[in-house]
Amino acid sequence: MNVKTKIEEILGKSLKALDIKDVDITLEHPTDMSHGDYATNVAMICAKREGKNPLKLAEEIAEEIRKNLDDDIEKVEVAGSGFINFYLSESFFSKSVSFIYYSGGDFGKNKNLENKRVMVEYTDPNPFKELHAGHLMSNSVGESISRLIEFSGAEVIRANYQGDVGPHVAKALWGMMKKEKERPPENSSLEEKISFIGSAYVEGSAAYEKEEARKEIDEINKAIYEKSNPELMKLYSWGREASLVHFEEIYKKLGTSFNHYFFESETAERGKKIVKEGLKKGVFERSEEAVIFKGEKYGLHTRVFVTSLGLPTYETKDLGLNAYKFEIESPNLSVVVTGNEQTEYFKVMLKALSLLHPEVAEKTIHIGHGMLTTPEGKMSSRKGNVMGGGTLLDDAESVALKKTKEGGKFENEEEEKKASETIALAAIRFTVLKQTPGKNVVFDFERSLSLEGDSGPYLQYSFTRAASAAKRAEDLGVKVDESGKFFLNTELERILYRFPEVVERAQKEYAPHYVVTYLTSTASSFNVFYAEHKIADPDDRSSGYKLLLTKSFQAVMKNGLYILGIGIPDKM
RNA sequence: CCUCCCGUAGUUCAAUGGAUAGAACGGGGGCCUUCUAAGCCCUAGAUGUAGGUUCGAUUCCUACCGGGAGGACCA
Repeated sequence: MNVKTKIEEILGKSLKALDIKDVDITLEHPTDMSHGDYATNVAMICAKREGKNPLKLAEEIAEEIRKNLDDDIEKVEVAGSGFINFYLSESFFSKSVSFIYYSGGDFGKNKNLENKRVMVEYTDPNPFKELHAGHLMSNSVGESISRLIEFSGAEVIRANYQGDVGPHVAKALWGMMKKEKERPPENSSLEEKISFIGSAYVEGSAAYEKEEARKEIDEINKAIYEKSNPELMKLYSWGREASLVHFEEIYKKLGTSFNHYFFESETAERGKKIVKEGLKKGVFERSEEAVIFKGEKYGLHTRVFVTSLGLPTYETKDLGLNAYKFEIESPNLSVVVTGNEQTEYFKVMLKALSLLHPEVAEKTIHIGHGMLTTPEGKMSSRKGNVMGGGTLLDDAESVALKKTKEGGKFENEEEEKKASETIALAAIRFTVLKQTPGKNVVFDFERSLSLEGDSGPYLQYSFTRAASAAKRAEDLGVKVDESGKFFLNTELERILYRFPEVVERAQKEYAPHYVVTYLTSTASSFNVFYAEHKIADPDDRSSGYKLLLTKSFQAVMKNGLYILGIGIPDKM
């Protein structure tokens, strides 16, 4: 049993003994460690109801608690305006450090979702459009949420939904046909092909806005759904293939791999079937030749599911997709990660789905991550001012490589490059994951690629230092010592055991930033410890304990960084 | 016009209704003959405005101001 549960039980028992009922027990870590390791505010909450002075009541509760203490708790004190503070004992901390060392890669895991299957959909780029920096956000958030769910014992099915039909494709194809002469030949590089498709999309998109080609593009759109024009389909296949290969290259760099790729071309028919069913049941209605869902009945807004031309919109395809997921995998939970510009939309779609397939809708949740904005404002692929995902990765890599070269830790250039890639990805992932999900991320290139201060590289560097010190100690013959005799009373020793609590909370709230915040302060604690104590010192009797502590720190860091999708370079 | 999200140091972000609102960058000042200075230590600096609920509000409620997103044939 973990110490938090233990304290909760003791507290519950004490309250019962004093005949205080119906209180939610909240245990928190005081911001300031001098106030103890856990604190509760029950006395302040109950004081009025019990007709007592909060301080006096706190003292009464504390007195009752003291009757039930065990070795893990050093003392219980009343402080402030009525907080009851718990101070954990040296023996607890010593034990926890050893426990972490032995748990290794399992430390931080829990069984909250044991035997469950969870599908997580994320990244979702669209063929014929560039995979931009925003998709990197979706990928970072989705991958981290997936790993948090895995840490809770569930099996995760990673899904990626790619829009290979629809107006955006028609716009790109229209542009490609216009510029057919400029189309790069088959033997040209992938970059050239992607760049050609990208500029064709921008052109088609602009033409559509000005109405000059609207009709042509609408026809192309329809023709793609119907696969009616073989010449067009040839061009379509060419572009689709190039896009997908390009995406795959990026996924590889990101270290994510998907179990399922869904395409809009395969969800449209399923969706139309559901809409048809909904029309019969009165969930949908016809209006001006289109099929719509009146969201106003439920405090939402109206959306079009089938256009007046008879084409399914994203709404319909999404109905099909979400139902399809349950058909093929029957997960216990389906999580969809997208930008929060889709949050309101998703509510409408899900409401409609809940009226037809409640069993699917109930198990489907949407997580909206913030939008990526530059200091100048939102990026838009229609305006052609987006930051490409691949470009962003490359730029980050060159910054990291420069720094790595300056460090001169590597002799082999290939290893140097590999480490730089790991560091660059860490910088990006950290920037995206450090803040509360749902809030926009202002992407300042200089700052995000900075490798100093609170950053991904800072975490990696702390780990690397620890590894190097541990190796040095072992080379000098120091052996791990878990006698528990050398407690140093550092912040590091007091913070490591909290990791599983952080993981649990981050998973429950789908909020990886708790892990980021925790790892940052843990790394900071380690760096302070590192500055004040020499780890590799065979003449010091406590060296074995310091080695143990260092290794426990590494275990926490390694597991935490894994959850964030951040790898660890060999050297920095 | 309507709906949703967000306003915290100069900047980018934290803070399950609690204790002295935490970090980082940037500014100022220190620390490498000792395990990696991508580090550590010291220092200055913030809750948009006005009310309300509460023993206690950055957090909850109301209004206003400011920013973002969405709002019938886009995704």
